[in-house]
Amino acid sequence: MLKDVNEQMETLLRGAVDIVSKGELIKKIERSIEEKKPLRVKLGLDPTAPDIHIGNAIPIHKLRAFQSLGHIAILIIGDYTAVVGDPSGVNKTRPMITHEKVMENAKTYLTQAGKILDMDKTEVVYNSKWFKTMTFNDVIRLVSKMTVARMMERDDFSKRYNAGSPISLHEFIYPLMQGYDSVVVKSDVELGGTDQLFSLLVGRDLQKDAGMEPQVVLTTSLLEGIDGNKKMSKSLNNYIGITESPREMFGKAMSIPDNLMRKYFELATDISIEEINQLLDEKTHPRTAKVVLAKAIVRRYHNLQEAETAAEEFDRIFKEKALPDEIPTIPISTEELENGKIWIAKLIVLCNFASTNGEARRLIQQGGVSINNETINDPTLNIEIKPDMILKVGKRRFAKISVQ
RNA sequence: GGGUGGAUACCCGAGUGGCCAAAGGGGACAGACUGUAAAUCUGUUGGCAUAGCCUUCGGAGGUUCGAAUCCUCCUCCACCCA
Repeated sequence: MLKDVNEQMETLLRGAVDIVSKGELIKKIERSIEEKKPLRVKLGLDPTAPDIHIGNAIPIHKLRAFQSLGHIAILIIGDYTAVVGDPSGVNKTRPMITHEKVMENAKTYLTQAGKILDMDKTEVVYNSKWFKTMTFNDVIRLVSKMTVARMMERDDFSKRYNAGSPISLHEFIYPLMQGYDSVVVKSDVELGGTDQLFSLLVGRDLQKDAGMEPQVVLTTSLLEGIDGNKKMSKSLNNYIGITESPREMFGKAMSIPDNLMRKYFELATDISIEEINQLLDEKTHPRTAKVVLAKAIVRRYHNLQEAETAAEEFDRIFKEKALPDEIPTIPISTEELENGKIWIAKLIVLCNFASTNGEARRLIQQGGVSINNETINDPTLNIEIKPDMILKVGKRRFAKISVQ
C-alpha cells in the first residue's frame, strides 16, 4: 500500500516552496508506514468566487498527490473564514460576502474539486460546523493566543499599515480561524499557497497549545495570472478557470508571456522536469513550447482529443485568420431594424461586443470591425442584414447575425 | 474626546476660479508587426447618429458671468494625541 519514504518525498516535493519542516515530514511519513496509519492532510478552500482556476488548483493537485499515496485528504470548506475574507497578499480590506453566496460557491467548488480529487475518499468539512457554536468567550480565548506585534510582522499588514490603509480587526482573526481548523481536524500536514504561510504556521502554534503534535506545513508556489504580472485571481480577470471550455483555456494559455512558461509548465501541468527543460532550451521555438503547454493544460481538465481540437482551431483563427468552428448566433429582433437595415454601431452593441455606441464607433474607426470578412470603415453605416452574415470585432469575437 | 489630512474616471494619482471631459501611470481595447491572445511600436479609453450638445471630480445647498477648485452643512476614511 504505502510507498517508501523516499518515493513519497519525491512526489510530494515537486513544486513545494516552504516545508516546515522537512525532517518532521519524513518522520511522520515513516511512522505512518510503520503503523499503517495514513496521514491526515488538510487543505482549506475559501469559496469566495464561484470558480476554481488553475492557480488555486495547485495545492489541490498537491492534496491529490498525498491522496494517491494513500493518505487521507481533508478538504475544509471555509464557509466561515470566507465570510471574514483572507487578508493575505491583499492591499485593501476585502468586502465581507454573505454566507449564502459562500454556500452557493461551495457547491460549485466541490464539483470542481472533484475533477482533481477522488471525492469518495475525501473528507469534506465545513468550518461553520465548529465556528457557529463558539461563544464569545471561546473567541476571546482563541484571540488571546496572538499578539499584535506578531500580526504586524506580516508583510501585507505592515505595508498596509505604513501606507495608511485600513486594517480591520476581523482580518487579524482570519489566521487564527484557519489555525483552529487544524486543531479540530487534527491534521498532520496542511497545504496552501506561499501567501498562506503565516496562517499555516499559526495552525502549528494552536496545535501545540492544545497539546497536539504540530502539523507539517507545505506551501506551493503562487501562479501569476495570464497577464504575467499579478497573482492569478478572479477579480483581476487574469485567470484560467478549470471549468472553462477547451478553446478558452487554450487561448488564454497561449497569451501568457514567454518568460512565464517554465512556471506554468511546472505548476499547471504534469509534464516531467526533463521534458520541460528540453522544450525550453534554445533549440525549440517558443511558440512550439507554448502550444505543448496550452495543450497540456487543456488535457488536464478535459482530454487529449479536445486539446488537439482547440489547438487546430487556434491556428485556424490566428494564423489563417479563418473562422472558428462554432460561431454563436445572435438574434436581432425585427423591431431594431429600419427598412431591413440597422446602424452598424448599434448592431455591435446588441451583440455585446461594445457597451456603448461610442465604443462601437471607435472600434470601427480603428479598423477592428468587419462583416463577412470585409472591413467596415464608416461608423455611420446602415447595414442590411442578410442571412448568415458574420460580424467580427477585434481578432477573436465573432457572431452570426439572424433576424427574429 | 481633541487635532490633522483626505474622498477626482475601471484602478492609482495630478489638478486649488475660466486654457478642464480633467495631466501622468497602470489596466483594458484596437491597429501594425510576427512566433500568438508573447514581446515591441502606434492609437483609443464619460455619454449622445459626435466640427455640436449633455452629464461627471464623496452628498446637499450657496457665492460667482463662470466651480473639481471658494463658503456652509452632511456622509465616509486614514493618521496623530489621549
